[in-house]
Amino acid sequence: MNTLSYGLLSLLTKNSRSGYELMQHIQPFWSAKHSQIYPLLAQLEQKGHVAFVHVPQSDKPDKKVYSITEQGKDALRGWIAEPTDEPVTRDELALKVYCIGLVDKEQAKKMLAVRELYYKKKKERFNLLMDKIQQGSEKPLDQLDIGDDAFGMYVLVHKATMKVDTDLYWCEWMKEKLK
Amino acid sequence: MNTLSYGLLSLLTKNSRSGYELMQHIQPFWSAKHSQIYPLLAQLEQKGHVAFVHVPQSDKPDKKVYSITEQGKDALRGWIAEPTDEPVTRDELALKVYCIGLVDKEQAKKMLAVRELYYKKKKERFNLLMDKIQQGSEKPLDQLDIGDDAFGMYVLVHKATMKVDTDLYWCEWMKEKLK
DNA sequence: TGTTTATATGTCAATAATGACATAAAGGAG
DNA sequence: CTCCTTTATGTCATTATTGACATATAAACA
Repeated sequence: MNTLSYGLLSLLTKNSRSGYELMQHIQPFWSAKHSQIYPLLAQLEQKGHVAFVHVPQSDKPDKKVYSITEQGKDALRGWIAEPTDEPVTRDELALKVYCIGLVDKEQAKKMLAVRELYYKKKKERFNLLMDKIQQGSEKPLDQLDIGDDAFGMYVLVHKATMKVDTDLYWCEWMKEKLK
Repeated sequence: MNTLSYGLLSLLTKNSRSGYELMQHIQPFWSAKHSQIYPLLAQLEQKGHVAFVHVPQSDKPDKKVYSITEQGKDALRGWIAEPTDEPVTRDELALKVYCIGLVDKEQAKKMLAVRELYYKKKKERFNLLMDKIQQGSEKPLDQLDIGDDAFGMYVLVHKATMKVDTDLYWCEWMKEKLK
């Protein structure tokens, strides 16, 4: 089983979700298209790690809502115990910045402005996410501990927020450099 | 041509390098194995974007040293002008942390300690890199501008250092949370 | 003298991931 | 009533990436 399969199981420990919802919610942690997720869900179902029910909807098309099974949770615990792969980042902008001297300052500024906007939107999404986590929690977020359901999500969104702030700080610093 | 091909061309704008060296030096910005790089170099050579010479070595096996051609530089400029893909990060640890409540606090701490060590080693490598950039530059690094050869590398290593500091800060914060 | 490690280049099968194509239901805009 | 968007699920060809296999040189180490 690949990492994304375990990632889907991870999400399902908190909520039962459709493939479409899983695709949306896994994005901050692992980028994947629906064309990768649907076949994996079918595999997981065949192995007995998840089960699904058809859920009719009146306002939207019907969906298949998946839940994790006890067997799935066991698989998950086994995976967590294994050594963790190192993170992989691939950023086309970094490669472009490396040889930024090939183009003029104006083009460079424009390129970085586009990326800055991307980071700002990302930050906005994390802020909304954090609000949503707070709304679903009885405790104030900074009092959550490992036993609380929202703990994992909270600490990850906190990390993501810190990192995007760092990215934005770098963009500001770059604007000074390119002045 | 894929992004990695342009990445290889980007590196070659600064130095002529062998495939092996390219593999080592592109790691901080784009993770790739030699089995992906060698075929791409052969492609780039066929297209006339790079040229190579055989360089005999007495202390080590002989190597093929690639240089970017004018045609390759034109291709690069065209690529930089195109819209830039959004960055992709895939971090298995994030998926594990999401459902960290499945395992006990001790196992969670151990997992994060391994990652913290990884970040510390990474930071050390960036510090050494920054020293090396300074040694190769006449100006103090904070006075470099877009026209200087080392500018791109400098601003990228600066970014990477800031980000790994953020990661380490998060690790410290997590240790408090798991106390 | 044999073993391991780093350097160096390559191929190829398998896996991971994307992009294009396909279908369909429901809501909203015009 | 038609077009567009969002939700929803799926397949399939292509591309990207990895991991295994293969070979060779030279240094370091035992």
